[in-house]
Amino acid sequence: MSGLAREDYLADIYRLQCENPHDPVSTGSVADRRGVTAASATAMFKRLARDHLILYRNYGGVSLTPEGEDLALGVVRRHRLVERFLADVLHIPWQQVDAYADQMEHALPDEVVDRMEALLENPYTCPHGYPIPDKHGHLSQPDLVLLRDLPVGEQVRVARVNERVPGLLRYVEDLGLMPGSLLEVSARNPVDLNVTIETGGRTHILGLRVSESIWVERTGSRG
Amino acid sequence: MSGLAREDYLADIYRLQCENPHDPVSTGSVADRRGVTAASATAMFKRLARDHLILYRNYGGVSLTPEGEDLALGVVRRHRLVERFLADVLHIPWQQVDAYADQMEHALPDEVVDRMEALLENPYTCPHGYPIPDKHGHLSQPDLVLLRDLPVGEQVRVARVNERVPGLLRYVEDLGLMPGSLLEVSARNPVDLNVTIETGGRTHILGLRVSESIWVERTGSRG
DNA sequence: AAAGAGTTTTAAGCGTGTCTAAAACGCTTG
DNA sequence: CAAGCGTTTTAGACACGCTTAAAACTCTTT
Repeated sequence: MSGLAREDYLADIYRLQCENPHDPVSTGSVADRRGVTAASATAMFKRLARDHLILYRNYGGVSLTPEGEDLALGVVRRHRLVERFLADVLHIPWQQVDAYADQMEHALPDEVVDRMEALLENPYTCPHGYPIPDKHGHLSQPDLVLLRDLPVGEQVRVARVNERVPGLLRYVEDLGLMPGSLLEVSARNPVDLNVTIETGGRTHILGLRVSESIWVERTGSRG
Repeated sequence: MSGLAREDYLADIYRLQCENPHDPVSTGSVADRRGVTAASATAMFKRLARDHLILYRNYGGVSLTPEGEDLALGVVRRHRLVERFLADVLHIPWQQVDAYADQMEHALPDEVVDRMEALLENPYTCPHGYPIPDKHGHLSQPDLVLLRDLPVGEQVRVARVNERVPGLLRYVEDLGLMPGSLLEVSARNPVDLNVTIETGGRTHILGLRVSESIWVERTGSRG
């Protein structure tokens, strides 16, 4: 009845859709993300399509139906609220909260999630800066820019750090670049695509893998 | 690999064993508690026995092996800590925390449970008064007496309320008999087995179903 | 000791979720 | 355009966990 893994699939399809809004979501990408074989993903797609939660055409990838997206948003909401909770209330390091939230998100009664939200005073984002959908599935999408694309000389605030790049969270924490931190790009290297930033009185040189995994919010002030 | 329902069965076997330490635990009692058919319980017993978590003889009931008891105690620990957490931190009414904890207890990583325990400052009991096993499975068993068996005239403290008697928690709360409350038995009716108690300046008459579901702790003082 | 009642186990089946191995497909390349 | 490669789907299998219905067992009662 409940369908434990179904929601995981839906949430992962949702996230993949967000990362790449143009293409449909491929069987392989979902299988990779979930750590299962493509055959397993295909089997699940058939069940989800049968229940009208996704659109699925053979060899053609999948997309969420409105109903499926509702469910997916609910999972994402629980996931990100739990992350906030783990970080803010239980003081668990932000490198670990994603994995723990994955484990916990299905078992939480709605009332528990709602109470957590109230206790946290209705946070807008998870600890990594991703927005938390509200009860109705609405989420605010602020205007963010990839650090990779930021022009030199503008002071900005770190808004979001990709939580799924291995080792990045630890690195970002060491550099003092957690969401909320202020920084300014002082130089860009057009050959190797490194960017040089100033933050908290220190200078760092970031490679492309880092600068394309951090989103910033313009503050309107120049450094 | 993980085995979701297995732990539920083990914990229920453990609880039934505690309630009735002499007899082995019957198939039917486990099936009833879990809300499944006896056939399902039998099937699970075979799997648990195969994995050396219980001892099982056809038509002869089951008992936990040391290994199975370890696992069961871990589940009970998680369950009761989560109950405390839901009640004390999220302020969820104590009538509901048992059901919610049932739903949550399997999905919680050990570190999350440990942090909850620290946040709660290592509580001894769940909100209903049942002891919380420590990390190594040890639990303190204080000297408790059923209210049913308490002599007249002794002042005692409520220690434990059976959380699985329908409606009892609500009733006990209305009467002000939550764990920690002081009371004294002022009269016993030997015919209908009612007991009359004084608590918080009020008098109540409790039937057998209530008095055999509340444990008290002697305080050594007379009322 | 045989009968009957209640409990427990077996038997057969279903849905979920996973796997491996083989077949089908689709896209790029010679 | 055909070959080949990577992706996707099918086919067959398995473990878990549940069901119903029928058979087996145990225990009590006459």
